[in-house]
Amino acid sequence: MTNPRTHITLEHVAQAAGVTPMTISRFFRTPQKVSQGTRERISQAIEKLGYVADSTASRLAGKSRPMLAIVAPSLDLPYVPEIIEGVSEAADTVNAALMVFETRFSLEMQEKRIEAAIGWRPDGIIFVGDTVSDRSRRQITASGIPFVEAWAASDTPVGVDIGLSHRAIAAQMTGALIGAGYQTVAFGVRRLGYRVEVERLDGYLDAVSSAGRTPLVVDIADPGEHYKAGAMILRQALDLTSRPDALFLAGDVLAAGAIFECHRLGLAAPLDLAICGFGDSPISASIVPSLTTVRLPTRELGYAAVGHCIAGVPERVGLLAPEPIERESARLAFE
Amino acid sequence: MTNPRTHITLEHVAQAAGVTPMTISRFFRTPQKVSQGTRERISQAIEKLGYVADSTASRLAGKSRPMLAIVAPSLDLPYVPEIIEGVSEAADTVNAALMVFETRFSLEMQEKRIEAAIGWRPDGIIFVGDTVSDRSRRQITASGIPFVEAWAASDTPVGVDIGLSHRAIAAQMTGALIGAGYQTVAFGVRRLGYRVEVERLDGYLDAVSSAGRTPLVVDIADPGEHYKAGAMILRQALDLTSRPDALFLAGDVLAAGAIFECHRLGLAAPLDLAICGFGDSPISASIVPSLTTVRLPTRELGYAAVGHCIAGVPERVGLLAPEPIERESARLAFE
DNA sequence: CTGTTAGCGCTTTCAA
DNA sequence: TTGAAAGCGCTAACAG
Repeated sequence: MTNPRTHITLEHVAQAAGVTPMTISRFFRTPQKVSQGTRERISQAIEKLGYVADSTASRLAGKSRPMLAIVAPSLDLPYVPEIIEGVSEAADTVNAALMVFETRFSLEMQEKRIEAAIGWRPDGIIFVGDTVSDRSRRQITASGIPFVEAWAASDTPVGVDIGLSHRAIAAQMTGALIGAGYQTVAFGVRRLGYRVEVERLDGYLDAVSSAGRTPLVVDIADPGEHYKAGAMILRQALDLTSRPDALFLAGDVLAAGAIFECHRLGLAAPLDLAICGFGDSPISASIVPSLTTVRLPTRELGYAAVGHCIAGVPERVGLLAPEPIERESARLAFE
Repeated sequence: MTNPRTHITLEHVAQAAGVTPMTISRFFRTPQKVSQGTRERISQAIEKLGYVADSTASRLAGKSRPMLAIVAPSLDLPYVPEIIEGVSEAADTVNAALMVFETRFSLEMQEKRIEAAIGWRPDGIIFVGDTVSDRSRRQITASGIPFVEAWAASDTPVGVDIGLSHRAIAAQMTGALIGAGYQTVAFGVRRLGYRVEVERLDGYLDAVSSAGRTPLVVDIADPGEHYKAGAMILRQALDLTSRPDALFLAGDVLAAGAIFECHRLGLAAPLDLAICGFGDSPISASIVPSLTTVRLPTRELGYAAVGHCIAGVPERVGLLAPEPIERESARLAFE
């Protein structure tokens, strides 16, 4: 609880303005039903006392101050803040507050965080995570809170699913690299234990096998920093028995790290090795050589998710389809 | 409000378990005071119904589920998610939930967001922003909620101030560049209208004038993407009448953008132009050439801030002093 | 070990 | 235009 001594409530404002608490409540809710004079006295009392209405009490009593919860693995990934930015932008249009719950890539934590989120009775839960446990599903259903999966498409969605098929996207990109003439396309992931990474890997495997090629995977479990992980993947890719002429990385920051490592080793992308990323992070357009990648509609996803939780969010026509972007680091060709 | 039809409360669980709501409350709060048998029945009822306790109601009634609010300009800055990560790490130790309010670099918004944050009655507000308005100050004081300024030190703090003097740090770094022998150190900022940028600029001006040099400032107001802004600053710096031999940028991502632009223009850092950043973002250690910069204790700041709001957060000995880091892109020398 | 009563700060409904 | 009564879902304090 907040400091009990200096805790201003409706009651205090009411006294200062010489009316009942009810009138103060009206002042906020339906000011036109409060007389001009009273309104002014109330307004002065509020400013003087520095009163701020208690949203939690309002909620309990029935008037819903909008609030959303977002459950995501960690802010230490380029796409999570991006999605949140989209959520926040949409939330602003209806003055919704935002809670953020991090799962830290653990399914156990994820279950706990979903439970915590439900406990705060948000108007919606926007979910950027892994498979939802049965226990969570029961709780979500029982709570009646809209639950939007906004990153990885689910086979068995709990609520609304506006997620992407990372598998299909990875397959498409792999195909585009093969189509561009690269003979040996290797794939690099940093497996954090989350489903999307596996999906991207599977997508790569799909495309490679359907092209009749041999898969070449560098799969590290390094929990460290992304750029360094990318460098590590690059070095391991160069050590593979059959040396690849293209390296497809499951993330743009990883790819940027790989490009930096190329500089360090005196290799030139794409001449010595083509490099392709995933996600179109801000760095990708600026790095030298600029990074071929696939743009994912992260912000749009976040924005759209809010519309499924709260009414009154202005619709926006945003492209929700992933968009391959050919830049300097690798060629791309589609059938 | 959440869906009224499927809205499970203590009452429902109590009925299902054949006890009073009070006993269910006890089950959560002080399970040892509930008999073994009852405990089991309750536990089953909870799981079966998917019941999750309402934290807002708990709070109102007196039992404080810990919750923190963080007010920051935007997640689209490298340091904000970093600070939040620190906050979140500390919050986890006491199971505190986190609300995030973005001000979008507007003082007007900032006032609104602070008010919104107070409305939710968090156990503390962690503030990463600009100057706090008088109105906000009144509200903060009246609310009795701990308010921690955790980024820019304030001359007139509202509550606890653990912020950094960006001015002093910028002055120190500028001095170190001059000390290393650079003749003409230019400064580049992307002014978003927030106080820290002005402070960093002032710090640069302090050091330059105390060294008897002429200041050379590139100050752009570009609202676009950070890497591109860095590139723009670099080009403008090269166009200055007296061409600098060192460029100090008010942020690492800007500096990285400047380095990329050097590559593009065929310039080599630090030979043609030394480049120095601010903040030690993850990219700085990996970019080629690696970036000389100053490390700011962002995560630690976030972590420490929580300790000022909630009791029971394990103390951590983290270095809270900024640390200049000399890498390849510029030499540094201190008196 | 379990229940009863009162009330957190606000809003709903009804009355004046 | 304003007020009084009741209650949101939960917990404190007391009783049994």
